[in-house]
Amino acid sequence: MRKKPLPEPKSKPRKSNVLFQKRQMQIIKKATKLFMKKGYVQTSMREISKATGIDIRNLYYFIKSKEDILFLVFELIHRREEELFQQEGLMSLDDPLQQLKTLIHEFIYYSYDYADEILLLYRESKALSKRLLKIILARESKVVSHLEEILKKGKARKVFDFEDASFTANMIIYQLSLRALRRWNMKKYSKEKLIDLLESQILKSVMA
Amino acid sequence: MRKKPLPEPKSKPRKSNVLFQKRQMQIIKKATKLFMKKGYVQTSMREISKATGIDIRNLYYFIKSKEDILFLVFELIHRREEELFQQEGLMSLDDPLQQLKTLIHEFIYYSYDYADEILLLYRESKALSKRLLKIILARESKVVSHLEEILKKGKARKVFDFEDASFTANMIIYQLSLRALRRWNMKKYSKEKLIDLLESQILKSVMA
Amino acid sequence: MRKKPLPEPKSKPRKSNVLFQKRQMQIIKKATKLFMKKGYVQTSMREISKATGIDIRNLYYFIKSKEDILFLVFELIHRREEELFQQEGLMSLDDPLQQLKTLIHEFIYYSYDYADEILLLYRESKALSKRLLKIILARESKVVSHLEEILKKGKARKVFDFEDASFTANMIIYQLSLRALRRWNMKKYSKEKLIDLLESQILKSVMA
Amino acid sequence: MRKKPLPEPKSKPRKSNVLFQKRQMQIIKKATKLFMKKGYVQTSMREISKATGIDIRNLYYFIKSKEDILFLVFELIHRREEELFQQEGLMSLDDPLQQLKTLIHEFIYYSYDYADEILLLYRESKALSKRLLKIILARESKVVSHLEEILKKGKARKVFDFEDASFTANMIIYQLSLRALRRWNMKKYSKEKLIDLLESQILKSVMA
DNA sequence: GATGAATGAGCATTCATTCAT
DNA sequence: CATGAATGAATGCTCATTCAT
Repeated sequence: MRKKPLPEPKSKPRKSNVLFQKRQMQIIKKATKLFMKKGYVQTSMREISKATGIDIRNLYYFIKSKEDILFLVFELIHRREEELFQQEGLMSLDDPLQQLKTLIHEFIYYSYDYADEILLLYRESKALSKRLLKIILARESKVVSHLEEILKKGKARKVFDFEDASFTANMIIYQLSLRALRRWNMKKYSKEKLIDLLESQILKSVMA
Repeated sequence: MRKKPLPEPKSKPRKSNVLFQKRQMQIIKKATKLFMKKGYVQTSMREISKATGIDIRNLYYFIKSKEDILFLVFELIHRREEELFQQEGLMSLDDPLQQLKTLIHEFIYYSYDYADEILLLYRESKALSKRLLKIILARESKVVSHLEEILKKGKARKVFDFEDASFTANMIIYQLSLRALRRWNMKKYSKEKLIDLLESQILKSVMA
Repeated sequence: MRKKPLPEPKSKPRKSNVLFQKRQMQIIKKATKLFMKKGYVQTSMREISKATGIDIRNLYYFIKSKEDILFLVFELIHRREEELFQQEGLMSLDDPLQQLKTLIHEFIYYSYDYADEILLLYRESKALSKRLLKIILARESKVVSHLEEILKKGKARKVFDFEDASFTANMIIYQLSLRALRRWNMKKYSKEKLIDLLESQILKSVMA
Repeated sequence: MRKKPLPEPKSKPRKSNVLFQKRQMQIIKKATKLFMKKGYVQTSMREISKATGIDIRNLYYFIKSKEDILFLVFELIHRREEELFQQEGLMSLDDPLQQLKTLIHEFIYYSYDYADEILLLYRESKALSKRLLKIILARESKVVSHLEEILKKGKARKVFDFEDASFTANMIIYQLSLRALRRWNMKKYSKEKLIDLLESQILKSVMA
């Protein structure tokens, strides 16, 4: 509730980084669950303290502020999304169709397993201060532009057909979040069915 | 021979009042703006009071609770969406392609005017109690099923081609909310351009 | 919640007394029930309004204030208690033992039927302003002193034996309220059994 | 070989703290006075805060809620009452008459010192939630049954005479609260006089 | 690292009552 | 009698965060 500007972060990375980061991850994980269930604002530091078993005052030893936790949650999501592009030499593949198919496949499974986190990203990012929000949006854009490149290459080779690469890349990422954002209407589909439906929809809208 | 005239309007004599509803709408509109900017939880009744110029205690004359305001915001969305289907004899058109095109057109313009409200629907609906959330989700489903019917008819006539009507209807409604949910990346497109892009994307994914 | 001194009661006994008093009684009755269930302070004028079906603003047509209602409730109790002494020529009986027995009998039945009101008297009288509380306590003392007289006469005639008439009268009235004030432990006794127990207890402590 | 020492005092490391309990008692005592004067509901936490000198937010360090304070007040009463039975080997006395006399004596003095608290018990207990009320009533019953045992023993030995032990025990406890519940009429008696009157009254109603 | 204590700011909602029409 | 609107004053409780030991 404090309305005063945050004081400059004190440097206290005393801990040997291993343990320190382990604790941080523990906090992030528990906080993610709480944020999902109750929303970021409604989750109190006291609850995070209770869930992690770390005393609320010592919590501030590992994180700078409550907002910091949310930021770290989002960072983790993007780190994982980046990994999708990096792994299995996806970006080094030559065939754009193969690339797109692989990417969609990977992404679709990811977006299924991390629906909670994705929803969080859409639902709670406005809780961030402008400075941190900017960073998050930049990361998000970076993910989109990876996909954009693939699309452009495919269009050049007449494999894909669409008007605007950026728009299409955005739309695809967005479509992949369908389940996270419309859960209540997607419950009736099995995992396999939903993935299948999504995949064909997306491909159809891109293919030449 | 009755002694007293029927005390009929016992429960809510206010609902019928034009002025009353005007005030309510005023509250809803201002609250929507505040909810957009600060989020539902962070917007205080005091702020809504200040923004509407209605004293906070008299605010409770027109709305039951803060949650009630959010609910009314959502109700408004669905009322508008229902109107889209009802107006201009859309549902009485025979040609499903024409129907879909008209609908998309209408809906796109609507989603432009009500982008704030749509974003709120996705972002803040979890702030509702279970009871009210249920009502909102039911309304949402009703809108989707209108579209579903059109799609089914088109498929039967071999104009459209897709696997699952419900999924496709959901996806279309969802796609039409793209701008509301990903504003930051959609700012670069003009209104006309974006409408054009959306329209062709959606049609492509549905056409036989 | 108003802390300012109550303005002098405006005189508005416009109504033909019959209807006016009928309405008042209606308010008192419903209020008694609500006060019992929720306590005086926690019962709001809005609730009394709802329970009586009289609009909250018109309520003030029939009663001066919320405190006034409580006062009227208490007044009614004492009016009934006074009736006990007056009826059946009790006070004109000569034999004090007969008098006491009759009185206890009457009172015991009364205190059984009006346990709610008696409890209210003990529980909520402190909510009254000093001025009104004084009136109520005076009424209560008057009831006690009726009994006191009977006791004194009986002692003079060596039928009763006790040290202090006032104390004994007080104690008897108090004992008769046992059930009202200790309901939770008295539930196990039937009406007849409890009345019987009470009667013999009281008599035993007074008889010579 | 355990890595960490048993984290035993996990739940409430404060309860054991002497200072903590001292603060709690301070709150209870001041609150009792306020509750007496203004009633439980009308006493605000802000007033308790002011009376104790403990900031209102820190007040919640020592008590869970306002209701908790009332509960603790009641708990204190029963703790004291239990002590009456335990102390001076009262329960180990053989002679029931001696036991009763001692008990009445002790109890009367106690009820003098704790008149405020006793009145609160009768007047405000309905402010408790069902859960807490149940606990309080159970404690009260326990106290009564101690007395009941003494009475039964005395009856078996033909020292006492009465119909129902439970009823009589209840009545005695109730009679001992006379002064607390009817203060306004008891003011005229000195402490010694009142104790004397009460003692003989109660004994008379129990003796064979 | 645990712990006791503090602090500035705020929250949604209710209250009894009055007034003018 | 009904009704729309106002008003002054609270209410219990929580928040994130810091500090000193």
